[in-house]
Amino acid sequence: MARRRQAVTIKHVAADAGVSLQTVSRVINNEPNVRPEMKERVQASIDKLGYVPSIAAQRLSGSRSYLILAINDRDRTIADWQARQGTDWVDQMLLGGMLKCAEHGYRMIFELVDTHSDHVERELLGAIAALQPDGIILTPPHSDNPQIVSFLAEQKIPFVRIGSIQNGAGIPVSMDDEGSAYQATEHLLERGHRRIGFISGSSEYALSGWRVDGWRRAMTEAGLPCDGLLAEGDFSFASGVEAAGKLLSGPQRPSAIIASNDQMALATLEVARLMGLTVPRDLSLISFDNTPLVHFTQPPLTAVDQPIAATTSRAVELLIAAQKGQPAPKELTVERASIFVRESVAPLADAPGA
Amino acid sequence: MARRRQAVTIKHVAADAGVSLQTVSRVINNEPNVRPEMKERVQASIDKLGYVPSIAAQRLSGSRSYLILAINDRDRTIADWQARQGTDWVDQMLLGGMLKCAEHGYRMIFELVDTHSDHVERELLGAIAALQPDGIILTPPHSDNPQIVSFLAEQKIPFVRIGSIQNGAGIPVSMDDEGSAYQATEHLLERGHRRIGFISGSSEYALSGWRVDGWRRAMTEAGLPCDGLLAEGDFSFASGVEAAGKLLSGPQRPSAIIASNDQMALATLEVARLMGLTVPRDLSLISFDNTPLVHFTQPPLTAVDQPIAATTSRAVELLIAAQKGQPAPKELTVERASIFVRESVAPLADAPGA
DNA sequence: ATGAAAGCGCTAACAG
DNA sequence: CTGTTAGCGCTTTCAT
Repeated sequence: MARRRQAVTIKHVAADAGVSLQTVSRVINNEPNVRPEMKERVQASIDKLGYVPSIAAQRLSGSRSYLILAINDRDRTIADWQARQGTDWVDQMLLGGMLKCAEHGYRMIFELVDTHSDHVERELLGAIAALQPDGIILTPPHSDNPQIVSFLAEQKIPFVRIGSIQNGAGIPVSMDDEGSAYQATEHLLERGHRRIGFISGSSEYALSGWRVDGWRRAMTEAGLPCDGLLAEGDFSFASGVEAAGKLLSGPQRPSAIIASNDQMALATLEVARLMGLTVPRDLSLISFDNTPLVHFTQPPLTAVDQPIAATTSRAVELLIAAQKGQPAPKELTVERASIFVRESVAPLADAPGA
Repeated sequence: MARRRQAVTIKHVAADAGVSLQTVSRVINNEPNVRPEMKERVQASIDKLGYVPSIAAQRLSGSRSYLILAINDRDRTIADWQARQGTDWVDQMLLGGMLKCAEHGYRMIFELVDTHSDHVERELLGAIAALQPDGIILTPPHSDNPQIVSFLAEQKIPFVRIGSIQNGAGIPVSMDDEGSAYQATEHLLERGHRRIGFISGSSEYALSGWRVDGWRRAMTEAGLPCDGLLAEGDFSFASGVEAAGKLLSGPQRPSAIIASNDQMALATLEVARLMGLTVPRDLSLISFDNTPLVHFTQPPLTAVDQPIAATTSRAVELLIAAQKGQPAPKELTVERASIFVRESVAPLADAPGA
């Protein structure tokens, strides 16, 4: 293999501008103590020669790497990719993360890590030692994994925990799961629904619990019971079928259901259809995630939109701020979710007989 | 900012194993001239200390960076992400690319580059000089951009051009656009269709032309005329509406249409519906890309599946081989596309009156 | 088969 | 304000 070297290095620039390496370095890093005319002269040489600093060299000499590592769960991500169901979590992360990184001259590197592995730490260490990122973004279910969190804390690398509300090491950034479930429930209550079923997500994800909490709070505040209205799922279509079946075949079936993700909402739609129930006439339905498929179902689904791009963008900002030595915000950072209203919810008055 | 240093370096390992740095380096890189027992001893220290080489240091000292850069068109990619229509091109690239990279101890870095920019070269140089990747993957429409290709050739970095059939600098890897369009046309011909319309994609993409070529070849071989059966689109829904309108409102409307991507197929579906035509009874439809949405249309679309993951995986293999000094294959590398048969195609016998 | 020395491109620390 | 020196962690010579 040819030994590939940097074509233009700081040395060339220094020689061209007739200054020392250090001055060039100062200009690159926008440091003070450089006279404007000097700075201009150096910048001219940089432009002329097309010089770009090597992050390898920058990192090696103890400076920043300008790399932000975004870590996702390996199994789940690969499964989503292979299933080709249009889950666009990764795309939205890249959208929010890469653009914000680019604004600051950083780069986002996307990595997969296996949660279930007994050597998570080795995997993490591999990525960290090899890449030396300036910051790390953790996503569910990693964000609340104590093993991962404590390991990262030891490494002294700033990290954000997306989808977490726990304080502790790292900076938690929440997508307000409790609040959005509450909001979705309210949306139904306002339209006259009283028996509102809820299909929860995998208990491996802390956010699953918060969504249940939000629903329960809204129900309780409205003076309504929750008994028999909660069914457990695990985010899979199959679990959605089972959960929906349980809810819809009970003695007093709910007039509305909130599913903790789109796949389970899809399953609910299918179960309803098989039972001869028409959505939204006989059953109102709200889903979580708002992935592209909700446009194409019959009817299109009203859904809670997770602000993934905005959250990732925020995470990058927090990381870059931390890297500059600014303290993490004391308050939990929250990106509010919103409900996209489509056609799967009807007022209860429109129920059978109306 | 704290000056973060590598926790465990090659020095620590060398000291622990009681050997020279050099020997450790040889073990890491699997080089010859190390006695098995020596190798074992060093490996034991590596495992014990949890040592991982720093790519920054490796790269800086003239070795590999273990980084593969995958470059996509900025505008189009961002537009796809924002549109949230479930286009999973990026996901499939990551799926194929990241997994193959991981197999070989490489990492894939995903980058966006603006083709239309007058300083493409600066953008590319920025990424290359900063990251020093061992290989680059180009995707359409970059793959045949002479400016980009010649610039990369100068840099002496191995690169693959996905979706290209031209020889020249870099290694072309084709998804057989001509062949799959031919195949799709055949699929319809076999079912009795004679007037088969074709909606082309943006002429900015060379593959658009090849798809037209494939369709034309199949028609010609079957002794059928193509006149008035080709409509130009640009991959957008709007252009699909226009193209489908043109094809379907002519004097002799086609009994089948092939659209060069899913969005235009969706548009065709909509136009047909508005004209009172039922798919597939009155019009058969085949689309390209097979993005997730084709499952959800009414009816689900028969579609040509682009083997994006397989192609990216292959691209990574070729790059790693090139990096090892192996010559690029003399023949054009082709990953065959396949047709996913769903419900949007009917034999012509089933046409009106059947 | 192993080790020692030099240097990759850059920045931190210290001079002046 | 600017320059000099040392060294980051590793691989490449070149010895032995």
